[in-house]
Formats: sequence, C-alpha cells, structure tokens
Amino acid sequence: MDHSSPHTRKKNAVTIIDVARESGVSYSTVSRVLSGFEYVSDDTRERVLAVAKRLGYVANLQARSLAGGRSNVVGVLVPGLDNGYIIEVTRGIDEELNRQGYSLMLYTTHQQHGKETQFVSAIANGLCDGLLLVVPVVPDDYLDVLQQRKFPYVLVDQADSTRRHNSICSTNWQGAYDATQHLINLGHRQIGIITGRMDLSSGIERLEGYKSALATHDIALDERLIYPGDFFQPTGYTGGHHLLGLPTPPTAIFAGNDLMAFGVLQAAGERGVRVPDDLSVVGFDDIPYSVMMHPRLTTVRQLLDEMGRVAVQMLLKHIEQPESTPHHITLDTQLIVRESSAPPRHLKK
Amino acid sequence: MDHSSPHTRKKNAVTIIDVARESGVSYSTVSRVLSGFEYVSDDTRERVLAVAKRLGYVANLQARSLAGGRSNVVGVLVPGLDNGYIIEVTRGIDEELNRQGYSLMLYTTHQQHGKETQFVSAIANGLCDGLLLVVPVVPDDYLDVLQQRKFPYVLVDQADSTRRHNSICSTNWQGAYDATQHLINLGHRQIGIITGRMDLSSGIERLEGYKSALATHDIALDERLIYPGDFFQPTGYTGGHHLLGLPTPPTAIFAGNDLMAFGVLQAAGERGVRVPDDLSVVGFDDIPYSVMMHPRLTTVRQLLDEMGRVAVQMLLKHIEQPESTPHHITLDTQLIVRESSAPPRHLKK
DNA sequence: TTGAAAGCGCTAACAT
DNA sequence: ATGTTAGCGCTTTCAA
Repeated sequence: MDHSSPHTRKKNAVTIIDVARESGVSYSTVSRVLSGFEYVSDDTRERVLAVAKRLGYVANLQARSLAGGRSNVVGVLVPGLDNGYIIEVTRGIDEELNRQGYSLMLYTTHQQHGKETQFVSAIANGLCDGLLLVVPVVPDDYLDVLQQRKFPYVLVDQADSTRRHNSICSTNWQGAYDATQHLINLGHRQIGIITGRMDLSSGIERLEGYKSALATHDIALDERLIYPGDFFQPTGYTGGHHLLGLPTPPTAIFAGNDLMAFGVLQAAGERGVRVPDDLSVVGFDDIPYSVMMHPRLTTVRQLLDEMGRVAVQMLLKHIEQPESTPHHITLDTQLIVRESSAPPRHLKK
Repeated sequence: MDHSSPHTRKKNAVTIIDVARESGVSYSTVSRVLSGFEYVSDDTRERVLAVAKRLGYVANLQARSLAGGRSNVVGVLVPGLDNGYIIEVTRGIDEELNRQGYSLMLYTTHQQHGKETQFVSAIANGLCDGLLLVVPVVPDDYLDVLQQRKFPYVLVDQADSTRRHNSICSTNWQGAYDATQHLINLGHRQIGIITGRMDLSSGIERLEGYKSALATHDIALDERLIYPGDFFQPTGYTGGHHLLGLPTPPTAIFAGNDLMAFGVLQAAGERGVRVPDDLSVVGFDDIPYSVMMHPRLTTVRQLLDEMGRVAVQMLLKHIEQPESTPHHITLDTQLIVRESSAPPRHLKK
C-alpha cells in the first residue's frame, strides 16, 4: 500500500487523535485542552499537554479554521513590495502580529484590480481571521462583500471620509503643509511639487496641504511647478529634471514621498544643481534610507511601522468584537529638518 | 437561530454545493470541473463554470487542502523585513509565485530559533504546498522533518555543501574576490573589510573571497582590518568609524553588503573622509538604493529578485515531482563599478 | 467533566 | 461521463 496519489506528502502528521490515544482520553477532550479553557480537569489537561508536547503535536490550522475555529492568520493586501513605504508598514504589521501570536498571509495585487477583488473573496471565506488592506481602495465593491459577511478588516493609510470602515492614516495634509511652510519660512517662493498618486488619499491630501500653505502665505499657485508623480523613484527623477529644466526653475522641491525625493536628488546631481545650496528638497515618510542620503533628507516623518502595529491592534479588537462600530485613527506626522533644505541662494549672506 | 458562536463570520459563502444545485449536477462533478480537467463533457463544464461565475463562487483553500488537494500556497520563511536584501529576494519570489498562480504565506522568524522549528512544523502539515527558506539554517533539525515528510522545500541563498537539499545561491566567493581585486588593481594595499554574519554561508564565503584575493596578490592579511559585521547598517557605521580611526587606516573598505557600505559612507562623511578621494568603498548586493547614494556605490551585483524567481521555479518543479533528486543552482555575480571606488590618493597624478 | 457524533468544504477513490 | 461516499483534522453541539 504505497503512495498511489501524488499527495502522499500530506501524511503522517501527529494529529489530535494520536494525542488522544496516548493520553487515554477522548479526542474531543484533547481539542478542548488545546483550543480553549473549557471545563477540563487540571489533571487531564496537564497529561494531555505533556503528551502533545512529547509527540511534537502541531495544530492543523486549516482543519481548525474549517471547523469554525480561529486560524490565527491575518491576511495583508499590498500593492507590491517595491516601495520602501509599504515595507515599513508591513514590518510594523508583521511585528505586532508576531507579538500577538498571529501569522501573516501576504497578498500582492500588483495593481490588478480584478485580482484584488478575487483575493478579497478568497480571503473572506478562507483561512484568515481578518484582513488588512494597505492598497488603494478605489471602488467600494469588495468592501461591500466584507461588510456583508461581517468579515473583520482595516483600511491602512486610507482616509475614510464615510466613516463606514475601520481605518488608520497619518495627518497627510498637515505634514505637507508643514513641509511647504518650512520651505516658505526659509525664504523660498518658487516651490515645486512632485505629487503622489492621485487615486490615493495620501497623494491628494499632500497636494492640498502644499496648496494651502502657499495660499496662507500669499504665494500664487503656479501650475507649471506641479509635476504629477506616482510615489516611485523614477518619476521623482524625471520630475526633478523637468522642474529644474524650466525657464525659471524652482529653488525648492517638495516631493510627495522620500523615494521621489531621492529621484530629485539624483536629477539635481546630474545637472550640477547643488543641494541645498541651489535647491532645497523635502520628502515625506522618513524611510530608513533618508538619513543615509547625502545630503541627509529633510522630510516629514510618518510612523509607518507604528501605523502597521496600530492597524493590527484595531483588527484584532474587531475580530474579538465583530459587531463593534468602525473606528478611525489618525497618527501625527512630524517635520524632520536635515541638510537637504536651506535658505535659497539669494538670501544667503 | 442567530449567531450563537463568535464564528458567525465563516458563513454563507457560496460553496460547491450551491453551484451543484444550481447547475443540476452532482457536487463531485462540480469539483471535477473546478479543480481539474477530468473527463467532463464540455457541455456540463460550461454550464457549471457559468453558474459558478454567476454565483461568485470562490474555492475554499483550506477545505481543498485538507481534502488532499493543492492549496496553491507557498510558505516563505524569512528572518525579518528589515534588510533590503531580503526584500529584493522576496519580491522576486512574490512575482514569480504570482505569475504561476500561487499565493504567498510569509513567516518571519525574528531570529528566534525555536520559532523557526515551530513554523516549519506548522507549515509542513498546514496549508502550504511547499516552503522557501530564506533564513540561516544553522542546524539541520527541521530540515529532517521536512525530508521525512517529503515536503518540498528550497534553501534560498544557502550554499548546501551536502547536496542533500534543493538550494540556490550566488557566487559569493567569486564576487568578493572580484571586489577585492578591483580595489587592489586600483592600487590599494590597505583594504579593510566589514564582514557579514558568520553563521551564513554568504558571510563566510565573502570573507574567504577577500582573503584569497589578498593572498593572490601577495598582500599580507592584517587581522586588524577585519571588522565583524552582521549585514545591517549600524555595524557598517560603527565598523567604518572603527577602521577609519585606526593608526594606519585603510584606504579602501569592502563591506559585506550594501547596507553596511551605506554605514561606512555615513561614518566617512562624519569624519570628513571623502569618498572616493580619501577612501574607496565597495558593497555587495546592488540593492536599488545603491545607485541613489552619493557617490553612487561600487558594488557586486547579485540578481536577488532573479534568485527568488528561480527558487520558486525549483520549488514548483519539486512539488510536481516530490521524488526528484535535490538540485543546486548558482547564480553569477557581477562587479558594478561606480563612483565610490578610485585609486588611492598617493597614486593620483 | 467527559465522550460521541455531526459537520466545516472539498478531493479522490469507488461505483455506475 | 457522472453520482456516491468516505474521509482530511478539527470544533462544537448534545448527551451522559
């Protein structure tokens, strides 16, 4: 009786039944001991636990989950792994999940919207106890599915104006306002911006913050100084070249995030434009690499890992109490002034 | 009959039974249509598929997996998300997995060895069809478990001298040799090194490559120029400070990876040591940020994402043929010369 | 406090 | 080509 099917691999694992046999109790008692704190005598509990340990028993998550229990797995939906910002958030998520005894199932959508919907459905009737959405949620379609099924989820880095969902984000508007005002206070008047993705609330809000700061200080908005970016390094690079090639180039550039700011630094370097002497650059996020740049990048710090951690806490709370009303948390941002920003040349003494 | 248990959430998903009822066939026929290309008439197949689509049916992975089928999930074990190198490999893994219709379950061990063993057991009798180990596998303990169960796995970035396991890695020795020789050819004689972790084959081999290059060119090994690092930025930083603070500091430093090289650049900057004029720096990996540094980093390029992709291909092949003998693949490295390395000062004209 | 038994949704023999 | 049935390992009633 050898392996007839190709699925021999899913075999001979130590199961709850083995433990039951060894410890001389019924197999549901073992289940009780293992999964809960039901009414089991201390005596049998200890015995079962000892046997389980001796046999090296490890629960089969899928069986547990199928049978209606918790799987202790949380799904995380991200657009991709190619942005330092995502990494930081995910790192925070991972750490907290770990601390709480959960595993992490990572789904990358690669920006394919159909895929997202499919993923979400799969996740909702799958292994996961909850879902963390770190993706741009444009249409509400799959959120409805989640709501219907009362499946716990949290929108991460999303400003949910409807307050229908659990969500968390940073003060993007304020951060951008602070960054822009910092440049204005230094004496800059020609301030360019490379925006983030405009289908993300963070992208929109940062542009708004920039505009508001200009308005507050009576600086006319110059559309030519607004370059549409996408939060990735290459558009920072091309945007930097574009802005610096203008007839009257800006003396400062606010990049929608650090990665694009790096692109600006590179473009400036290639054009012989010196930072911060000839050009001030400010980013957003404060990813770890920002402090390794030369010059070190002035930026708006977001507690990205903290955002991940808090998101996990929100989710787990929601898993405990599926009926609780949606919450929203906003994390403060903080301007970190380093060497990439300085007064414009004409103001230097 | 309302929600008595807290597990109401795992309900009312469209199942294979609903599809069967709607399309007027038995429920195993639906299974056949959905999971395989068995002998089903084109007629029923189309009908079932149509109904499934209309009802928004999504397979329940855990049930499928429990019942002995494929889950199309691959587990990836990584030490953590805090190293650019891991990210790149994981990105490659993710992309290829995605391309092949697999999902990715991410486990981070956070360097706790007990955890690793536990994870591996859980994974082996769990949802995953296979496992990718991107972690330092010091003792063979859990690999034995995998072997016993004939559970498919691949060691990523591990030189497996025993050839007992499927594995893939880069030419670490050669890469380090090339890097060191490059510095020697530029005229450097005092060449420091900040090593990687010595419990990783990559760390060991890179140090060996460095030593061999020195030996080949009749340069005496100076133990004082060897600083033990760990592949993270901070040790590059402290190591850089240490080496540059030596009575006769090196004129060049080979860092075991880019992240540590960034630390060296930072330390040099703080000490007023100019790169490459006063100090040449070479890294290893060529992570995306290396080209964003100032000066741009000379480094040894590893095709990290490619490594991830190939690892996935190996794994899937092994999942298809669990009895196949272990393979090992070695990927070439390539020296990328940029601006952080130059002849030492005394050789400049 | 414990045991027996009914599924969770699915796959894979085994029939037909 | 399709239907029937027995589990996969576990949780959770229901009885005892």
